[in-house]
This record gives sequence, C-alpha cells and structure tokens, in this order.
Amino acid sequence: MSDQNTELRKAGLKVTLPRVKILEILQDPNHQHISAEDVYKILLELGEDIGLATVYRVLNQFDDAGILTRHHFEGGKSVFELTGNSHHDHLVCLKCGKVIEFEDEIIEAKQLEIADKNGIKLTHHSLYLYGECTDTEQCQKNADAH
Amino acid sequence: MSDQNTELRKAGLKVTLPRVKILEILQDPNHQHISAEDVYKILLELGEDIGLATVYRVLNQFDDAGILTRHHFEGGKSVFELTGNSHHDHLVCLKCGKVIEFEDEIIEAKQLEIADKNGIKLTHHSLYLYGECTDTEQCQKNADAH
DNA sequence: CTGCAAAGGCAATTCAGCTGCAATCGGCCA
DNA sequence: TGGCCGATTGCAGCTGAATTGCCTTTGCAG
Repeated sequence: MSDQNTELRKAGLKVTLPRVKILEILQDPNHQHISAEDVYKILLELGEDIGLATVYRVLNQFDDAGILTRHHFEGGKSVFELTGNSHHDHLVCLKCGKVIEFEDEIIEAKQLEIADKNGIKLTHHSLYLYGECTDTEQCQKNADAH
Repeated sequence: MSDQNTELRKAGLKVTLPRVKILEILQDPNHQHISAEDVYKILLELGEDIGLATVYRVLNQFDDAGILTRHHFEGGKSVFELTGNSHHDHLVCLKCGKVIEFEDEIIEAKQLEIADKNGIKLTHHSLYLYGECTDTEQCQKNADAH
C-alpha cells in the first residue's frame, strides 16, 4: 500500500515511522517549503516522539535520494520541498512569507546560454525573486497566520 | 585624501582604522566576493589587530549603508562584494570557486514581468548559476590556489 | 585640548545543523 | 512466526558562522 513506502524503498531507505511521518508532512499542500525546525514542531504537535537530529538526517537522506529539494531562502534556514516532476523557481513575499512557484523557459534558456558563453557546464541554479504582495490586506492576513 | 574616507563619511560612519582597512581589502580586485572569515584572515596577515567581531560588525554596517552587497552562495557562509554601480548576477564554479559576474536585460525584464503577473512588487532578487568549468585544467589550478 | 558618543576588543552566547555512540527496530530468511 | 544483523533512532554534546554584552579606547566637534 501507500506510495510513501514504495517511494522510500525506491530510494533504498527502510520504511520507518519517522521517515513515513516526515514524508506525509511534506506531502501536505499546506506544508510545502518548510524548514527542518518546522517539520520537527509539526511532529511534536502530532504527538510523534521523533528527535530533531532525526529530522535533519531524514531530510538530508531525502535530499540525497532526490526526493526533495533544499532551498536557501533569505533568513538563514534551509527550506525543503518535495521534488515534483517539474522544475520551477520561486517568488517570495518578504512580508507574509507567501511562496509562489513559477517557470519560464526563456529565463532557463538564457541561463544555459550565459553559462555556456562563460565556459561553465551548468549543473543547477537558484533563482529567487523577493518582494511584497501588492494586495496588502491579504498579505497582512497571511502574515498574521504566521 | 582617499575616497575611502569620503565614502565612509557619506555613510555616516566614523573613519576608523578597521573600517578603512576592511574597505581597502574589499577594493582589491583579488578580493571580490570574499567571506567575513577571509577578510579577518587577511587582516591577520597584514598584522592588523582587528577582532573577528569587528569584521562582522563593519561588514554589516557597510551592508546597511549600501556600500557592499551580501550574497548567500552555496556553502553556508555569506560572501561580500562592493556595490558597484551596475547590477549583475553570478555564475559560480563549484569545483574551483571561481565567480563570474554577468548581466542580462532579458532575464531582468522577465523577472519583473513574472512578479507583476503574480501580484508582487519586486524589491530584489538573487540569481546564482552553479556549475563546473569546462576548462578542467585551469579549474584545477584555481582550486589548488584555494 | 577635552569630553563623550561612537566604535572596537574580547569572551561568552546564539542558532542552525551535524556527529558519535549505545539502544532499538525493520524486514529478510528459515 | 521468530530471530538475527545491519540500518536507524534518540540523546547529548559538538561545530562553525554570526551576534551580543560589557567595558575600554578612539575619532572628532567644540
């Protein structure tokens, strides 16, 4: 059952409670772009007895296995996101923390071209756009909800 | 004399030995894209008796004053660079650490367009392209030189 | 030249993230 | 179904970047 198990097996990882729980959290649409600390907090709320160290270890394993992607948004801490099928970049509101995903082939193409022109074989990139919601009311609501 | 002094004054900062020295280091073409720790090491080599805490404080003040820009390359530590006149983004070789600056109006324009379309007023962005030098020999040499 | 707010030095602190080790658990095999 | 062995976990302590508190020193306005 459950694709979590198969996903974990595919990555060569044993199916353990911490890993399944963490995977569940990441799959929750409300918890995309989440930090290690926040994963830990949610586990505590769920009453799961899982240590912070384990959270870090599991997230690293998932990262190695390509199950998720690590982002370095501004603010110091790493943020994780399940690796879907599609590549995309991020647009972040610095006031309410909202994260919007986007894709743009023109930018992607330009990047490759630039790297090529400079004698670099591009392996990956990070593109974050930072700003503030123009809809300030909605933004405020989001901010209040943390 | 020296534009350092005027630059510091303009920022509302007293002209002190640590600040002048750090500014000098940043102005050295060999030391663009340098970390706080590395600034500190260079100061030690110069025989300057300046504490690491001061380096961090000064770099933050410079950042606040807009004299320099902070980058969060992969690898954890912040990297600093004098804010020239021109905006540019960065292309980083993960093997030798070489940093190439580039500018591309098409990407810039696209970013604004994307932010706009998503109801965000863009304040700034970070775009880093990561890869490996295709000239592996030269790359190796750079890597050896740290 | 003098006073005092700004700045610096040092050591201790914070904070994210990682590790070593002993105890525990998953799951393959009989 | 039960047992074994290596993978995994929890804990506590560690690391490395960056910051802060506190007291001393210094730039510079008057």
